[in-house]
Amino acid sequence: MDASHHRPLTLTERAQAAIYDGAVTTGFDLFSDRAIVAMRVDGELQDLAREVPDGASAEPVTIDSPDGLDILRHSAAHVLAQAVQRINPEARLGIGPPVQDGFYYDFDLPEAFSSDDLKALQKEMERIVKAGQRFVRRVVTDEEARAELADEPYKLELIGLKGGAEKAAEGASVEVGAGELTIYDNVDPKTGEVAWKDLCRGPHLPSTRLIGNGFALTRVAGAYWRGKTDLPQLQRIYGTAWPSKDELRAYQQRLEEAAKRDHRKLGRELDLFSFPDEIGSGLSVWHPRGAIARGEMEQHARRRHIEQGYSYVYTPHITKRDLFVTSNHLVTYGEGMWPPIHMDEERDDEGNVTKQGVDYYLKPMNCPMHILIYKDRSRSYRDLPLRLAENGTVYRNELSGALHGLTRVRGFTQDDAHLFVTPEQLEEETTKVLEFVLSLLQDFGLTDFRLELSMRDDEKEKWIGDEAIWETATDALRRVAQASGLDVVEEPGEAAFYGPKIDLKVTDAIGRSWQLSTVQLDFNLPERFELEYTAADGSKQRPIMIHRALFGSIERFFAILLEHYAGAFPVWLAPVQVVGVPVAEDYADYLEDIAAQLRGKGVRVEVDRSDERMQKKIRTHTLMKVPFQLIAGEKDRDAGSVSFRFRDGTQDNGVPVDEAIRRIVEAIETKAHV
RNA sequence: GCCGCCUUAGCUCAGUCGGCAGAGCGAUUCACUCGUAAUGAAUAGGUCCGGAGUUCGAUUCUCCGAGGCGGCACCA
Repeated sequence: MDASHHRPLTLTERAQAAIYDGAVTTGFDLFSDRAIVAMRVDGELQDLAREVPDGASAEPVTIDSPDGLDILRHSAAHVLAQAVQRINPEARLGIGPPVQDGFYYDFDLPEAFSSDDLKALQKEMERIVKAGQRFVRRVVTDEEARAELADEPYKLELIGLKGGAEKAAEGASVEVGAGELTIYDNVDPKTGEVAWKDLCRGPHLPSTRLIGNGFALTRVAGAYWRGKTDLPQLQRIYGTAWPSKDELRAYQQRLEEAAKRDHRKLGRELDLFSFPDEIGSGLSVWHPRGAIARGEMEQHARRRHIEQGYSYVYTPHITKRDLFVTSNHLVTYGEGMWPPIHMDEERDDEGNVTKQGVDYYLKPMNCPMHILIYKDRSRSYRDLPLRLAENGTVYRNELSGALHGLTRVRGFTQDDAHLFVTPEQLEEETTKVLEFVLSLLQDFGLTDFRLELSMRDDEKEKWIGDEAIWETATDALRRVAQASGLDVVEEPGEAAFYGPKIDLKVTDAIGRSWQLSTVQLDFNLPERFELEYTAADGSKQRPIMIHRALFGSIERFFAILLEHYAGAFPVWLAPVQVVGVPVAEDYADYLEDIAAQLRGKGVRVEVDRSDERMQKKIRTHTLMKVPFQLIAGEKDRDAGSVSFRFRDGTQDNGVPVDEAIRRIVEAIETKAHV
């Protein structure tokens, strides 16, 4: 339904809208459409059962609007909690807010929920939904709430935090708002009995019936109470809820589509990379087919960087401790670094140290190494901007639970660059970096971008450096971001400790958002390493550093592209670009001849001489997402032609060989996606 | 790291209420030589994740560990 049909009503129009002249007017009197589940009264979301004061403006909230969906999902969370407490009366309640596409509710109970429990809970929820319970709001004092919720220790804690609920935990504000405390009673419409109640700010649906058939419980997980690792872990049940069964089904299909594109699955199916247990968690090996695609990515990016005035450098994977003391990484990120390798220590027979050893660390960042290249000789303003780039492999000791395919690993390669600029060059250079980032990402077929400007935290401990410098830098970044014409979101408190940054987010083919590139200003490391350049007037000046990565992690970028294309890469990136499929063995040599010509033009081509029928070969190479299959039999050989079959099943038969070669080469050169 | 679930052939998965294990795909071989998504047959392939315990006997039960998955927390 279309919410725009419902213009805001004001109660001066009560005569037309209200049914009971002179009586109290509620949202139910104003809005009869069943798709309207709540209202905004003078901007505040409220239940339809609430009284609308004279002169107030009341806008309808439909179930399919963003607010309406949140209300639906939050009400579904209440139904879940009621179902849990019906089956397990000893379960204690945490919080249960709506989230993207669904809801969750946290419970404390001794035994873990099983997948069978989820089925039983879903059944119980269906019963509650069918009963058509009403959600009835009731204002209570703190004392009344404490008395009623004496058995719910987590709720009592939230009452104590009232007003500070936003800070108590993400989602906690749905339970207790800043104003008065309220409890929602779930009332059976037939008997008028209160079936269940929960501390809640609301609003809620008029009836559980509206949750209809569009909900499902999805999974169970552990979650720290109030998100804090030192507090107990509760059991969180996730669910999804939609206004209709069709929308639920569409959501489930989106999940299925995402699962099909999962880079871990495609990586195995397409023989691109793997994570051998023998090597260790979060450490990938690249098989020939994956290495070809990755290599094409790297080579293309490298060419473009050189065109843009970047100089490639190489640095080691390991370094003495002092470097990361100077850079402060050991202090700030020490926990995420791999433990040191202790070198060169010598001891006598009693075990006394006779020669002091040195600790070496795997590098978690390339920047200190690039700084040392800068520092190796004195620099002039004429050298700047100096742009040092490296595909530098770094190692971070990620917690085991954080690891995820290629997107969160313990060893990865940054397409890292550090730009050393004068303060006057900062804004122009940053602009160039941002334009370069966008242009290069577009080469890979990404088009939908958004920027986030991360600014420093209000708390002084979270950042270092001079406040005025932060201001200047942040203002410069803001101007650059706005000049790009992209959507810019400002994120206070999200900056790195050493400077503000612009992050670039990209939306993929199925609408998911990924963070890719980052451009970070750094006034701190030049200070710590005492970097200098000689200005035109002969004075010594301090350069500013710009850290930037386009892909962030090459491995992760590869994974994102793999999912974006669902494994069907553009021709230039495809591990195998052409496969020749002879109709019968006799025609293989004819195809080999064409393949040799293609190979001569740099095309990655194979001829399938396996002992299979051509139909099977076509199926195999289609599943392997090869962009061009060239088929030839008696007809094509006689005519000096070849027949194309594309990944989508379409075909183009009897194409003269020269033209076929021309078309393939052109598709590679233009980075076409066929 | 924490909570929960999982780990059987190269891959996807059955199975054994405790008696030394199976399918499909893939691989190999043979036959077939075929015009746009699976030709047929045969063969090979297993420390049932690792270790310890219980037991006459453990892939199965218990404990410990490793790895994976879903979340939480973390993410320079």
